[in-house]
Amino acid sequence: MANYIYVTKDETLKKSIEKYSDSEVIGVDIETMGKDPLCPRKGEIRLLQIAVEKSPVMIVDWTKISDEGKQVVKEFLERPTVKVFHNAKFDLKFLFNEGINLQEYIFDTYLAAGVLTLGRKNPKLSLESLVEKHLKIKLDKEEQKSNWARDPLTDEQLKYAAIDASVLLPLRQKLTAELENSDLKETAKLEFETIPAIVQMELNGVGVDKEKLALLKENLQQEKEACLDSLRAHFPQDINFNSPNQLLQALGEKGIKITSTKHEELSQIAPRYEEVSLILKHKEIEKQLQFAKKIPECVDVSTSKIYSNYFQLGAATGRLSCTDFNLQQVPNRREFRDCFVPDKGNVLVVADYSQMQIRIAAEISKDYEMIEAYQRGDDLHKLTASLISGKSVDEVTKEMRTAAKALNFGMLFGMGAAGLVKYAWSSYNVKLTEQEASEFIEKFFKKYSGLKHWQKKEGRKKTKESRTLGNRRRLFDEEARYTQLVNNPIQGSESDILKKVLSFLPTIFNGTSAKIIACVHDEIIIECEEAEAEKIAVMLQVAMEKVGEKYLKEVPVVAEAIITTSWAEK
DNA sequence: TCCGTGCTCCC
DNA sequence: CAAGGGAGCACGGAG
Repeated sequence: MANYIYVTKDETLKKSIEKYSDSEVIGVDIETMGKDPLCPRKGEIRLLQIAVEKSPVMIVDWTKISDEGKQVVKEFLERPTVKVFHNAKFDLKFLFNEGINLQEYIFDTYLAAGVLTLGRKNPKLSLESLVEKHLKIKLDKEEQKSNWARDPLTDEQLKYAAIDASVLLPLRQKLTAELENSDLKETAKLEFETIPAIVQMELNGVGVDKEKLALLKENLQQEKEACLDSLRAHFPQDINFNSPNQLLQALGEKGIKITSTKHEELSQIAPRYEEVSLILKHKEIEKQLQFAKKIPECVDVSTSKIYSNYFQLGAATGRLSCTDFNLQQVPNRREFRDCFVPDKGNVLVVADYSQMQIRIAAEISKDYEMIEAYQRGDDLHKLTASLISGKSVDEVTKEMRTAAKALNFGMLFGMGAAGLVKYAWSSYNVKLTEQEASEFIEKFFKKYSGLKHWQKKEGRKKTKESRTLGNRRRLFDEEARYTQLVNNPIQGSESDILKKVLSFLPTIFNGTSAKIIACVHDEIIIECEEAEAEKIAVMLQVAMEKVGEKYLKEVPVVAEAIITTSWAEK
């Protein structure tokens, strides 16, 4: 189907590549081999395929050409022509390890299709599915699993490699047209421009202090044993405390009737039953122990770093998700965060936005009171606390502020009174009656009536899609729920802003020691040389605020950056 | 071995 | 009227 030329010699490479140099758009793909062909630290490139219009695909055998030949390819790829990949992140990581650093002019068919289908249950974003859907071509992916280290490669392998690259250009055309139709070109562009930052982040990894972690695990294991000893006095039978079923039954036999063993429910009756307190303690330790065991398993022994995997469109709202290891769910306790550290001589710059979601809600809803409050530089949590208590801002206690915080965030999700009671208790240890919650909500919306009106207007829409400030679209399989319509523009806009910041960082930090190492929704973590930290902290904070203000016209944006020797703030 | 359920960690 | 978005563990039943 697709013609190709198989290049194994420098001379052929130089001659052939000239013919491809007029093209303004090229399709690029690689095949990898080695210990772990999917991991850029353990695998290596075997083939690099380049596809252009109306010419055979050029297949470069990376193991056969010299460093000089690779230099020719590097110069060719680093020219300002559009490079079309499918899941560019993968290829860019391998290419970066070969000294080829592609930062611009990237089109990713995987992300483009993802942007078009964001929110859908089964988006089917594999090259195979996309090619079948958009080009009506059936790809045979059998060779993908073949041995790419063999020599010589078979004709089938070369043909497979050629076809994979050859479909990229026509696929891009179809996807571009769809992006245009759906008014999603800007969103797709943002996604493409975010790739280099994600590539850097994944390649850099996050340092882990294994000794500290081992100590933490040791302590937790001892605590668990002690806890189990106490529990056995209450439960002589052989019971697995990790089994909700067994737990429910054992408690039932003691006359403790509950419908679920979740923390929320157990904590209600814990003051009355010592065994319930112990079960809660056990749950807490067990959860932490899970992390303390899991983290070291994910650390690369040769570098003492964790290399996580980020999905740019992991969440329906546009947020990143993170796996293997999921850095976005590390317990927010000093003992754990202290285990994430920079290399010797380096420090971390940890930056996050201040109350970004509420600011976005204020901007989108045009709520007068909120906008005014932020423009004055007020503490919105305190302000809300004063509002619901009827006291002046100066009289607001820490506890009142915490309760107001729950209210402020809860209202962004479109919570009702019952929801707020649960949320305030489980997240902030604030005990409310449903009556109190109702009154708070009423007072809240009386004050912030602009937000209320926006929520009613937005949430009542009978629609299957929702857009963000960056015009990102989220699709719903069914008609969207009120709470989703109220929340998606806020969470989604926040992710637009974060991605915009990420997209600038490789350029901004070019020539400095700064390395992006992690990103947790409204937080960016940079590792850099200690001597540069002050400068980099300012650069990052300014970038975050500047970008934020491009999206938020009326509400000021505040970002904070601190310099620290571990993820736990000092 | 796979997968749904229940639960808990994060923002 | 209205709890948003994730990942991942252990369990326990199905295959």
